[in-house]
Amino acid sequence: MSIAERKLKEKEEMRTLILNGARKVFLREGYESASIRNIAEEISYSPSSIYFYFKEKGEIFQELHEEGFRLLLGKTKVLDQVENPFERLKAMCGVFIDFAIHNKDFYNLMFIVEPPMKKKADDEKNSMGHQTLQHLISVVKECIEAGKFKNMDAENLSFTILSSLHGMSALFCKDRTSTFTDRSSEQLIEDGCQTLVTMLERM
Amino acid sequence: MSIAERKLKEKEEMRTLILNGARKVFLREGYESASIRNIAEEISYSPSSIYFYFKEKGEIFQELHEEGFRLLLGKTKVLDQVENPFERLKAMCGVFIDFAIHNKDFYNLMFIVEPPMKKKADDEKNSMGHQTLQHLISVVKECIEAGKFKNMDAENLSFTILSSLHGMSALFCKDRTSTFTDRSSEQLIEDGCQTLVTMLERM
DNA sequence: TTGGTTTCCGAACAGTGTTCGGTTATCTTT
DNA sequence: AAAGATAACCGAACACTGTTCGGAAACCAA
Repeated sequence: MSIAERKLKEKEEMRTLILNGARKVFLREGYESASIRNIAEEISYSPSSIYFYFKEKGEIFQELHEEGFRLLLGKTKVLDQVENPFERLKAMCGVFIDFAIHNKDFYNLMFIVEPPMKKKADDEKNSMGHQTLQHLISVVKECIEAGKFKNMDAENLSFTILSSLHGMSALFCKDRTSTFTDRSSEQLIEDGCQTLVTMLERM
Repeated sequence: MSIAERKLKEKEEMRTLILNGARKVFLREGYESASIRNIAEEISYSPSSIYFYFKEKGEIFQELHEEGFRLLLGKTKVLDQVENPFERLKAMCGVFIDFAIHNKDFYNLMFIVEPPMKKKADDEKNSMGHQTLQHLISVVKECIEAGKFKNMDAENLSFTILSSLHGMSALFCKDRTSTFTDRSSEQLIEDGCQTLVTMLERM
């Protein structure tokens, strides 16, 4: 099975070659503006060759989508060492905002852009996005068990927290923060995150 | 000047005719998928005729963008009657979420889609979006003057509140709420809004 | 009626995602 | 090693997009 294995490996290598080129173009141009022809040129292959390895543009997108979530999940998983759940939660908020600030383009791809994904509800449950969320909910639950957030529903609170973080990040990524003040976008969003944390502390 | 006036009026009528067709197509298909040719067909004109009244696709978008904000601003302005500023703020949160739920497509156009707007910072200050925001900030300021939200910066808090509302609405509009629970999206977002209000009350 | 604008349309340009037929190159079997 | 089968790749094409341009109508002033 050595030959078949090598073949499979080569096919996998070609896929990652395409994905590397695609990542460059996607993050540079955004989802809509990035074209298959651009990606093909980036890796010096013909456009139609890409279709030998990916069914459609959306499939390439999905892979990068997952990659982004793996990146984020990795950064939040580090915080598992923090034993106080509320401290961990606060740190996670910071990590999330930091991720959005420093990976603007990835954030766009992960949370804002919506390509025509065919198989939606199917593997939604197993996706990285779902895992990330579940991780947040579990931390909030820990907080509640530790006596924090009295009389509040864990899922509701998780949704509200994540929404808040996402809202700030989304406004940041789309440069919609200029209407606020003369502060820099980075400053504004970090102050916003701090305000959210303050609110959570007072609960 | 009667003839020139009539001419001007006719031109204006043609613009609104286009805008009406465009609204239909934009809200049905979304910004990217809506094409000039579709809009042209909707109103039985040739695609190039549209370019006689609008410089580009983005300009048509901008008009609808403004229209959406006028709609939202109208709904929040009604609440000026509520004299208690904190009650007014809470009601505004509800109105905002309700607007997002019942005007999903408009919300998309107003807050999420970003077309290639050429003249950005220019009239940003005068736009409806800016007005809506200023309205929110002023209400928060009133709350602070009335003794609520001690030791908090009005702009920071406004940004955080709006971000939270926007985050929920954005997730709702992009159907990203399914990963949460088995509740309906509407239920989830309304519970989320209620949670936010509870948090504000406890401040 | 003539001449000049204003309004409109058809055709075209350059770009997009995607498909298809054919051409290489590689591997399997004889 | 030769012949056939399969895999990998590419060029051309299809149907679509936003936008531009030249010319044809329609309208209006003289």
